[in-house]
Amino acid sequence: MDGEALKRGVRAKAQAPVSDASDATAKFERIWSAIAAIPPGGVASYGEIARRAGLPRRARLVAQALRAAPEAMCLPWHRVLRADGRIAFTPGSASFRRQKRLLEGEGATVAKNGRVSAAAGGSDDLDALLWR
DNA sequence: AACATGACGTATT
DNA sequence: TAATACGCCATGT
Repeated sequence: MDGEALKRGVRAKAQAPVSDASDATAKFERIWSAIAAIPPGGVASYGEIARRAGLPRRARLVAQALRAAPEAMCLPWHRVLRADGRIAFTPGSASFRRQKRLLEGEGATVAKNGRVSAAAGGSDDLDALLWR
């Protein structure tokens, strides 16, 4: 291949959309995996999930992945909270109440203002600590 | 192509 | 602790 062809190739690559549909799906799958890894009774922030998925500073993408997640996947979406430890939904909304109920069902404590504490007692692993 | 939106995060006051 | 402002990133208009 001559230099011109090489240049064209590089340019074409640079102009090509970096994220086509399959790439987006790949990102979502990494995010979904990270969420699935949250142990019962534990919680994690959007930012943490993003980092764990290898996508630092993409907390908002995590939110999108959650919306797009099929119900059949049965992800522990309720264990994902905002960085301040509160439920991301509008307080009082149907989704908010659903999430609160799921968390309490796992032993987590949900304060009136929406602040969540992971279930006490759980495992002693250092890994688990990262999630609490 | 500019602008608005969102299940977000961090720094500042 | 709370309110505000600004940054960030993908999407939809």
